[in-house]
Amino acid sequence: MSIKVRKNKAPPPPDPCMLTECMKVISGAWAPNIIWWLRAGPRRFNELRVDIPPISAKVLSARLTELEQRGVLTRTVRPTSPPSVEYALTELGAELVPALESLIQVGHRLKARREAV
Amino acid sequence: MSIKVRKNKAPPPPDPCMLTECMKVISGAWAPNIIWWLRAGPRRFNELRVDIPPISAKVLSARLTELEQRGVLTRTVRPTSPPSVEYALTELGAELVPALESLIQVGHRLKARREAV
DNA sequence: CGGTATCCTGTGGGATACTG
DNA sequence: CAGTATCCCACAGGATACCG
Repeated sequence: MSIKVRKNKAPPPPDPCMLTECMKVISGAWAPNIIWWLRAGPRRFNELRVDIPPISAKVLSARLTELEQRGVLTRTVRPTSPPSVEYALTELGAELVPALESLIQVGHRLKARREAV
Repeated sequence: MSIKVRKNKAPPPPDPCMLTECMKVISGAWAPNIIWWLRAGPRRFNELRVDIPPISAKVLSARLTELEQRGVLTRTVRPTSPPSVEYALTELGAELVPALESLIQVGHRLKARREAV
């Protein structure tokens, strides 16, 4: 008798506001890129600057700081000369990578679909 | 002999700019929420307005239009009275849901970790 | 009901210059 | 090398009003 599958009241909302909260982790234009480029291992500040299209030092710095505070990555200063700073994903940060890969997969196909039309 | 795992040249960059491109699909503060609330089935405009915290009609409208153009969701006008418009995820759009779930999982744990400290 | 139009603000991000 | 400081802009998003 259930002709209407959709309940008018609401669809299962396991965690509405949490989503917004979680999305902040990869918010901004560059955060996902940073995570992406760190997925193969630690990178240094200027390496990331070169890796990632044209990201300004200011923004890269800001995003790295933010991601560090969120527990996505670690910052390690190595007392060499000249100074060297390595950024690496934490365990939890690394778990974001598969999700990003999924998004990329779908994104690719969405794009292909749009261009096919 | 490979003591250093990290290559100084670059980590595997399968698709650097594509990431940015793909992230646009879920960019903005609300796009993920919209996808999220549609994952259980079609919803109408005002239902989404109520579902999603305090999103303004303008922004909801803008995001829906954008997501429709990107092929993430469909818009269906039903000639009832009063008029009724249903939004639903496309097949590809639905594939974004698992990725969002992953992000939420990690986000939760990141948050728990921060609060534990 | 399902939007659009207008106005306004916050902030992410770019450019450039400078520092330890 | 690894940033910080300053200035400036574009645009996502909120509030309110109005429309078919």
